Amino acid sequence: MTTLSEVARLAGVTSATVSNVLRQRGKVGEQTRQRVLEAVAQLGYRPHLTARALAEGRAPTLALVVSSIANPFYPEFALAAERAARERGRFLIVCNTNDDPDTGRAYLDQIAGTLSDGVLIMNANLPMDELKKTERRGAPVVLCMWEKPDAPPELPCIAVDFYAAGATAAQHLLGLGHRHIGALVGSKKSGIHAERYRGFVEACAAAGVKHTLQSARYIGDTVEAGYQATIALLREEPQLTAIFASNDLPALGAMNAIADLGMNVPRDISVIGITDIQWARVSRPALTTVAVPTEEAARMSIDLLLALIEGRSPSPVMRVTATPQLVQRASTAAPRKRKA
Amino acid sequence: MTTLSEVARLAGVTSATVSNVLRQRGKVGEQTRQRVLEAVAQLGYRPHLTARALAEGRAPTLALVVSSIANPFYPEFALAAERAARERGRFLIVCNTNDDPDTGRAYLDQIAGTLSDGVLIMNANLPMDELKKTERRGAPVVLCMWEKPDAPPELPCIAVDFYAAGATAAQHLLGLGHRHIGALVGSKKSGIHAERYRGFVEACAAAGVKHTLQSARYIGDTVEAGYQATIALLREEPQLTAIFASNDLPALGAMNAIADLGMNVPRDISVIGITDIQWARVSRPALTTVAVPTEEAARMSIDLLLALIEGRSPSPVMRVTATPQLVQRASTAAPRKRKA
DNA sequence: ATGAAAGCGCTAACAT
DNA sequence: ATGTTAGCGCTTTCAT
Repeated sequence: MTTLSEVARLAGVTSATVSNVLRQRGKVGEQTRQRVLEAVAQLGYRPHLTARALAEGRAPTLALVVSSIANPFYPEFALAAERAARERGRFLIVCNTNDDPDTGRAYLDQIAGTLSDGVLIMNANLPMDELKKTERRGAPVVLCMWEKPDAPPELPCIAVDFYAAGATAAQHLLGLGHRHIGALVGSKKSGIHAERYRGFVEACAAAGVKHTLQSARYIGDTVEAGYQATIALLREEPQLTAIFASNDLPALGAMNAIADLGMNVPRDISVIGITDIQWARVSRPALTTVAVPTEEAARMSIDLLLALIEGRSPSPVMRVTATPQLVQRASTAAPRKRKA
Repeated sequence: MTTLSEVARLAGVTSATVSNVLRQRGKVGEQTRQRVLEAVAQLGYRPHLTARALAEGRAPTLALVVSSIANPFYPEFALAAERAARERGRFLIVCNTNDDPDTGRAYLDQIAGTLSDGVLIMNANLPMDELKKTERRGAPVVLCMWEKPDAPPELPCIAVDFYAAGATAAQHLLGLGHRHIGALVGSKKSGIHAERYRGFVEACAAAGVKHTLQSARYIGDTVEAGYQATIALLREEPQLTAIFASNDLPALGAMNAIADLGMNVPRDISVIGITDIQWARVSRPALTTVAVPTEEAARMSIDLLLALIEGRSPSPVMRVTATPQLVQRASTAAPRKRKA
């Protein structure tokens, strides 16, 4: 490992000068500058990022805490965040908690402020006070995907209007002529998908279509749960002509269930999801969904975190991404006339 | 930020003692130990990982260089590697190159040895000498998924017997009675999927079935490429009853193409892939594929890298994972009798 | 058993 | 324009 002083010695200057040359700071004579640059090249010198971080009092890394690998959306987001971080000159440490709060806590305790300058939180199933504690200790925290723009948390966040997403999904189905729509809510009643469902319900009501809780199922956010719930739902509510899922995964499960029931999507039943994960493009039929601006959310999260770190932003701020947009594919169509 | 010396002051000792207590090193009297522990708790002290890394001369992080986000296998592997790293007490920095060698080079130059103790390479499209250079500078490098167990590279690697994977896929199809099998090779002729194809071809030959290049297509490793190639292939070679794809993505594309051609998988055409990405379980029909031991490969990669870092292993070593195993799902079946 | 002190590789005043 | 010096927070001999 070549160090600064080795370069300095070779160039016949002191390490401070080398540092100045490398960081284009302070005044350095053109001649010495050249000599230093040569020495750097000759020795293949590369700054020791850890040492620099310690001296500067700031780390070159950011951390992203994600809850799980099971949902393919998280990796998609993680890679997007990594790219955004890199564009801002930072490295990204990925912290996968597998939905275990203890693991998340351990991560926060270990790296926030000691290895990473700040932390991105992606639905990590961590209690608010844990996060606020981290922030109080000096490491800014950003919630990457807050679901309620009208109820900001006490922490900086990037919000996505999921209420609108749910409403958009409902309007699409309603516009197609559906009047009996089942709902798959991929979380507990008070969980993070609640807003989406609320948007859906209220859009139905606004169109004069009453959606009853009977046609809704609170389930896990997985393909399998969507599958099972759909089987049960269609048995109990055979008049349904469409299914709204609060997320793409259960939507995909619904499509499989419908196929296995011997029916056709979208001819017999339409299906719509929310998010637009990569799978949505590949499924057959391709899934109609309301796309969340993933890239934008990742970029905004990184930018907000950096602003916080650099003291360019007050702490509890909320920034809202573009509104989720309908992506019409092949899983939705007008309901077909059914015999009563 | 509480520092060691603050804790020391509160406990009425020196920072060396605190350090000893925390790292269970050296001799410390039980009484002072207690006092130190109390001070640590009271102040909420957490070791500054960056400072520790500098002092110890070893970083708590490992880096993973991945080529792309487009293939969902990479994120799956990345999260698996992260988990394995964490189990070994290390943090994982993800470096996504988007398949750009320059980006990869930049990553290596910046963090190898200066922020991360070692580097994992996942098909990062980087030239060997670049990697060897990194290694020479003192940062161990491990190739996470080497395709040829019988031709070890000059770098430490975890090998997966993809030749066997190709052969297994072929044998499955052959066993079902297929005699006319098309092949989708998701890389250039000399690319990383070449071994898989070789395994496939030789297994066919061993069974007395000759597979000609006419029924093969070298394509990109994507769903779309698999789709297009399948359309073309089936038009030119209508006698085909099965399609072998060197990867799940093209296999999925093939299934979609066959469906769009008005045929049924597996009744009219069988499809098999390699890898067993998550999508394979969700597609309809569910994809029969030859599963690569992803978790194991990730774990072995991390372990090998750590062994290298700690000097517990000679440098050019190859470790081979368990052999890929057939996962039979619904996309393969016996060929149906066709009229000549 | 505990303390003093040097140093990891770098940055950033402050001198000269 | 360049050098000197004092850290950053921690670990680790080496004394005591």
